[in-house]
Formats: sequence, C-alpha cells, structure tokens
Amino acid sequence: MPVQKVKDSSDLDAKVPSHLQRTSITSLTITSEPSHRCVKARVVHIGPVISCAQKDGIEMLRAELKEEDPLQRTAEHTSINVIFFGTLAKDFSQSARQGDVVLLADFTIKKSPSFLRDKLHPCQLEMDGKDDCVYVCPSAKPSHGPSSSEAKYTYVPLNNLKPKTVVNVYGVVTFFKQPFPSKGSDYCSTLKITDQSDVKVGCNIFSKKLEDHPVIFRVGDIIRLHRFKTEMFRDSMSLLNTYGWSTVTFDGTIDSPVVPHTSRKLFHFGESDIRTVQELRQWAANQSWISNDLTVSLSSVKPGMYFDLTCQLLAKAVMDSRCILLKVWDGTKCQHPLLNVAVASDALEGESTVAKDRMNLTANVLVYDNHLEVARDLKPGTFLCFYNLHALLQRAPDQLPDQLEHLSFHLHGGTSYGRGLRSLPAESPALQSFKSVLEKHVDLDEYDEVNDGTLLEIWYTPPEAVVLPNDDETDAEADTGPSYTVRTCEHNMRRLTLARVKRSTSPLLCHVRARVKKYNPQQLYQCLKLFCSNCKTILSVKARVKKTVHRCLCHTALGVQLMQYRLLIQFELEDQTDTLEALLWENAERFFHVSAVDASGSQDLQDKIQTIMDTIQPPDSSLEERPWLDLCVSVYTVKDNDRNRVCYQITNTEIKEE
DNA sequence: GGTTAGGCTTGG
Repeated sequence: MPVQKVKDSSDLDAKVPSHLQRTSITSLTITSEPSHRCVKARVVHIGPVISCAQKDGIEMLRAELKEEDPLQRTAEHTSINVIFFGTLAKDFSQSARQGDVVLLADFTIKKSPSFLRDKLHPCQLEMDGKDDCVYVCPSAKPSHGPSSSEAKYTYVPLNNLKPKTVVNVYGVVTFFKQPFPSKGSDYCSTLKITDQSDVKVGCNIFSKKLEDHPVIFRVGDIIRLHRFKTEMFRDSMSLLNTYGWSTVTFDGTIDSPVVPHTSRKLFHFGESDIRTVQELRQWAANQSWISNDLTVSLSSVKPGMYFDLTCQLLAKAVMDSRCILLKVWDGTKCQHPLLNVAVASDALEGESTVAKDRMNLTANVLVYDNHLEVARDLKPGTFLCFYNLHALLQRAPDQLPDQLEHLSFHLHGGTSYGRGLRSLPAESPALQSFKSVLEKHVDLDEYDEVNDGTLLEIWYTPPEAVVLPNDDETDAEADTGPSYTVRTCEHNMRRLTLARVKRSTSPLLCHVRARVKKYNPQQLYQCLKLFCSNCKTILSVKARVKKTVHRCLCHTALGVQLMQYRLLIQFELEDQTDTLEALLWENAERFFHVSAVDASGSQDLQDKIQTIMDTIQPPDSSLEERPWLDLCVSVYTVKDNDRNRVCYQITNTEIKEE
C-alpha cells in the first residue's frame, strides 16, 4: 500500500482501522506487540533515500517522528526513528515533508542502533511496505487550535505601537536572555525583537513558572506575543506581558517546518501564522544582524572569545557550592590544547571522557553562580547551548611556565550579554548540522568506553620495581591458613600489611596476604576489554560488536589498528590493617589460566572466570568466609593530569588449580 | 489586578 495523503489531521484519526489502538511513542518498548498498534506523530526530520549495501542494495529512508499527543509531550523518548524500506522509502520521500503529521500502522519494532548517539528512543520502527499503513497530513493544515472558526487576531507592526495599549505582535529575536530570577517574585525574560519596519522593541516577560517563558535558542528565532502592554521607557517603546498573555516561538531557519512551540495547551494557530513566520524568516535572512552569528565550534574558538557553543554533555561534577564542571564536546577538534579539570571519578556523573580528552575533543566548562540552577538538572547525553561562554587560556596545575597554556571555558555569573545555558531538544533544528558532525565519531560510540575513568589512566605496564628489603612490620596476625592463589615470582620477601604498602614509595614490588572486599566490574562479561597497544585505548566489548579494529587515536599515520582482547578487573583488597585498590591487568590471563581472546568467544571460559571469582568472593559471604590470597603486588606511578599518582597492580600470581 | 527589568562581559 503506497503512502496516502489526507487533508486534515482529524482525517488521520478517521483512517485508524478499528482493530488498531493508538499508542504513544513514549510507551513503545522492544516487547510491545506492534500488530494492534498505530502511532500518530509529527515528522521532524526526513533523511535521503539511500541504497543499503548490507541488504542487497535495497533502498531505505530514515525519518524522525515526534510525539503529537500533548499529554505525552513532556515525557521521555518522545521522538523515534522510522526506517522505510523499498518502494515505501521512495514513496515517503515524495509524499511527506518536515512538519507533516503522519499515521503509521503495521510497523515492526526493533532496537535502535543509534540510541546511544542520538538519544531519541531505545526502539525504532521499521516499515517494509508490504501491508504497511502510512497516512500523511501536510503541515499546511495546522493541527493545533480551532481549524474552522479562525479567530481574528490583529498584529501591530512594531513601528505602529502606541503607548499604554494592549497588543499582539510578531517579531524576530535580535537579543535574548534566558529566564533569570528577578529581584521580585518572578523569573524574568528579557528580549529585543524587530520586524520589517526595522524598529527594535525591548520586551520583558515576568512569570513565576519557568515553563511559561518563551523557549528561545538563538538570534533569528521568531516570537509571537499575545496581550502585551506597551509603555515608553527611555524614549523607546517597550512591551510587558499582561493578563491573559501568551507567547509562541518558531525556529528562524528558512524552509524549515513552521512548528509552534508553547507551553499553552490551547492556542490559536492558523494559515496566516505560517505565512507571517515565513515572511519574517525571509526578511531577517537579509539583515546584517542575523549573520552576526555568535555560534562557534570548538575547532574555531580563539582564546579570549565570548561565544555561543552548541554541544553535548558528556559528564558533570559539582566543584563547590558556586561552581559546576560540565565536560562537553561538539565533535570538532580544538586548535588549542584543552584544559582538563581533574575530578575524582566518584564525583563525576556520566561517561568517561578519557578517549575524547586524548583527541582534544573535550571542553571543560566551569559554570558559576546563578547558572547552577540550570546546570544542576542537566543529564549526561543532553544537548545544550551555552550563551556568552568565555574562552580563557589557563595554566594547568603544576604546569611549567614555558609550556603551552590550555584553553578553559567559563560561564561567568550574571546575565550580561545574554549569558546563560539551556538544554536543547534532540530534534531541535539548531542541532541538525551538529549531529552530522557527531556521526563521524561513530567509531568511538560503537563501544562503551570503560566507565571508570581511573582505570583508563593505568594502562601502563608497571616498570621494573625495587624489591623492598625485609621489614619488621610483617603481618603477624594474618591467618596462616591456605591461600587460594600462588605466587609465581622468585622474590624471597616477607609479607607486608596493606597499611605498610600504602605508606611505601614507588616503584616497589611486594608480597601481601589479603581478602577480596569487592571487585569491579560486578558483571564479569564487562571485564573483557579491547585494547589498542598503540594508543593505549581501552574499550569495553559489547556482546554484539565483533569489530576488533579501530581508528587509532594518537598515531593517525598508522591508520586502523587491530585491537587485542584483554581482561581487566579492579579489586578492593582488605586485611586487618587497611584496604587497597589493585588492578588485575597485565597478569590477568595467567591469573585465571584463561586467554582473553578465547574467553571472548566461549561461554565456558567466561563461566570459569565467574566460578573463580565466586570462590574468591562468594556471593553474600562475610569477610571471614572469604579465602586468603597470597599476592605479589607492583606499586608504580602514573601521570594523571600532570600529577603523579600511585597505582597498585597484581602481578606474578595465579589461581591454584586442583 | 501590576514589583521584578528596562541587554552591554571579565572572578573563580
């Protein structure tokens, strides 16, 4: 069945076959039974028809749909990808436009392979065209508000405003501040707008409710104001919201769908609004102030600059009561070395940025004072925009005076020059070009990076170590009972307590007797890693990823690198005196008598590792019930953000096999 | 039934 067009959104509802139940995008899961369901949603993006090499050259098209149900619009996962195959792809490409509302049924639900990257929806819909049902309602017929009885709203051009009147106006935003707390009881939005009359009018909006403030992403966005009061201020006309006020905003991009944004459940929106928005877009595109775009990518940022940055949040950490660190990237490489702000891994929320740090892709943004209110609620993965971000050269701690200074980013306190930040919805038109840049980094995303950034920094093979001479403070109290492990080294040393090991200086090789308090990762399949011996990148292996090559991160001339399977476990050891975190890395295969590459393909070998771990640390066991382990431990130092850091690694030790 | 802000940088 080809794609069918209908005239009105209500006609779509009439097309719903009686046996089908309308489902919200939000509630779709991989286990949803699709045969009785249909979705109605707005098309926010249509990709090109492409030929899919993996599927015998069949044509396919990706479209992005957004929830239309107003009750669901604030929920999570309101947007979803739909893949059309075969003739349906071509049909859809010819029949549907961005902004149209579509009704889909008889789709299949698959896991979305791009979810980690686009954060849209864990599932995607697939339609192969055989019996599928696709209805399209063009956006020229608005789906909001009364469609038949168009109420008459009069919009006053900005050069015709008279003082002390209540008016409706349309304008293009030339300046804006994100809502900020006023000294009174409300949040305040401050903007300046203009129209074809070229008169600029200041506008203040006061409301206690943040969600009622207009959502403005950039200069050039278009805003409609209803019931605003005019008043003279410093010889110019200005506008202030008054009883019954409302605002609706639109993206300013020419030829993008005219999609109204407002928190109001009911609002008027008709053909004339679409025309007005299109005319304002056309006019503004030729104005000099619109090309004065402050949006800059990391690749072109210069020291000292104030600029707007569209980016994605990778990780965050509270620094103190007046400062939050946001680690972000925009997929472009900065020309200046970027400052890395060191944070304890347990204070960091979000993914490890170590691989991106190494490629000079991670910008560390320090967000201060009044901006904390917004920054606090941001979740890693969110797309966001900083306004009036300040790029500053800074010396890293411990950095020598003759070394290159690093670029840091500060969102200073206050709202001067529109300083602020806000999250962007994943389908925002402001993000479309940005997302295509991120696509180029898909090779980074195909793997989960190791969650704990501290592990990544400790890939070094421990250096040749000093063997500590005999020491009086051996662990006399330690159980002299059997050990579950055996040391394979030939050092003849007495044991040290963990407390003594911690006080020692590196490099050092020593023997300890300890129990395992806990270990990471708890899900043992996650201990299997892919390791690039060239650039020292460690990647987690997802079960379905079979690729063992990657684009090497430090030596681009070497190109694609083969990665090796490795095992990596972090132990927390304990004896009577202290606890100690020690890695099992270089010695892991010998420790378990299992090769990592074999384990990658064998459930039996993975089970063997699990059995060993269950013996070392029986589930739900008390510390006393756990066996003692005789271990040889290497104490060594790594550079961690220009600081020396002492690490411990289990070496020369194997599990005893009966 | 109506204060707040009414753009205009810089510290950390």
